[in-house]
Amino acid sequence: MGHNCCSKQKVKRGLWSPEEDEKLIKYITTQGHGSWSSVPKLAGLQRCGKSCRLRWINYLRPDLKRGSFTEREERIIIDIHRILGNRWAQIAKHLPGRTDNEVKNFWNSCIKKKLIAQGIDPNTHNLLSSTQIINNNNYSNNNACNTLLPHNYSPVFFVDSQMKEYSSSSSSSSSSSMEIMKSTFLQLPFIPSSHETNTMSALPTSEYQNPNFFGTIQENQSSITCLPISSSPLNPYGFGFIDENNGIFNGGSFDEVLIGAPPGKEEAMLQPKQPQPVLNHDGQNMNPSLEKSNFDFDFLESTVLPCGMYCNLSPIDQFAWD
DNA sequence: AAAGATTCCAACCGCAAGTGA
DNA sequence: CTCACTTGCGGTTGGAATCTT
Repeated sequence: MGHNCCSKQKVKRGLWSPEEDEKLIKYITTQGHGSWSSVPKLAGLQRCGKSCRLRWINYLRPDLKRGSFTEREERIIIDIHRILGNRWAQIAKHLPGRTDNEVKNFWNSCIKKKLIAQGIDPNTHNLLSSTQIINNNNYSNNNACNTLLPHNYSPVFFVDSQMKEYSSSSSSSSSSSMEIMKSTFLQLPFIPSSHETNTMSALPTSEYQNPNFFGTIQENQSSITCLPISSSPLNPYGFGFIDENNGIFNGGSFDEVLIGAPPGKEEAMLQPKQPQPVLNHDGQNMNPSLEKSNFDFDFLESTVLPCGMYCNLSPIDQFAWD
């Protein structure tokens, strides 16, 4: 059965030849694609418009980044996947020069296996039970993961107004600043923007390396209970949000997040000054010269956090912003 | 060296949402 | 509102490339 878009013409299928690529590149770079359905005819190609579009977007576009994914890209994919599930197009938007197809292929051929090898369910990002590890064909059932969760799990980390004190004076020795410095260093996994109204919680970057990630993290003599909260039906126990008005879990999916206080209240957005730390699998800073306390943040109103940036988040017991 | 098994990814398919007549 | 058409997305797959026996 042929495609709806090209059932009349005789169209070529399968791999593209260099000559076809050349024709498509020449046409789009000079004329733009306009309506994709008219591209093959105008470009002199025996293809359907859909095929032309796909070839251009996934392979011929000049702004594509080729080559292997970096570790940083891999980490970003995992972090965002934890939130969004298989929303490849959304994930790819956070990786300049990468396509949804490329991300999806990388996930299916590489990341998935890595996570399973680490005993992590690639669908839920929870730990697999021993039964699931032995027979991981069964792990896609979310109910099967319930047993992995603590009974009384609750939200964990939020950026709160104290961040301002911490950031505006890295040498501050005030008690609130010290308090925050004890908290775990976390990575923000995605690019937030302005329209979401939820606050954010976060889990350590090293979560998928850390078998105790549902437990307690020890750091600087302080311990922080680190528990997952709901983000989406696809990812019920992953990284996620709390609704700041009524405190319920946001069970829906989302693409973006606002860091800071709820709308109408003081809004502290932050951007890091260089350099950023590089954390190893255990969450330790790979560059010992970059102590956490030396990190300096500029707080700017309504700025966008760069993808994958690090910031120090303060654990708070409840989301009372006043 | 050769055959069989496995991996990987470019491209396909069907569906849903958007758009405009 | 319906209908036709386009665009974009995620799941799936064919077969080339690579690995294993």
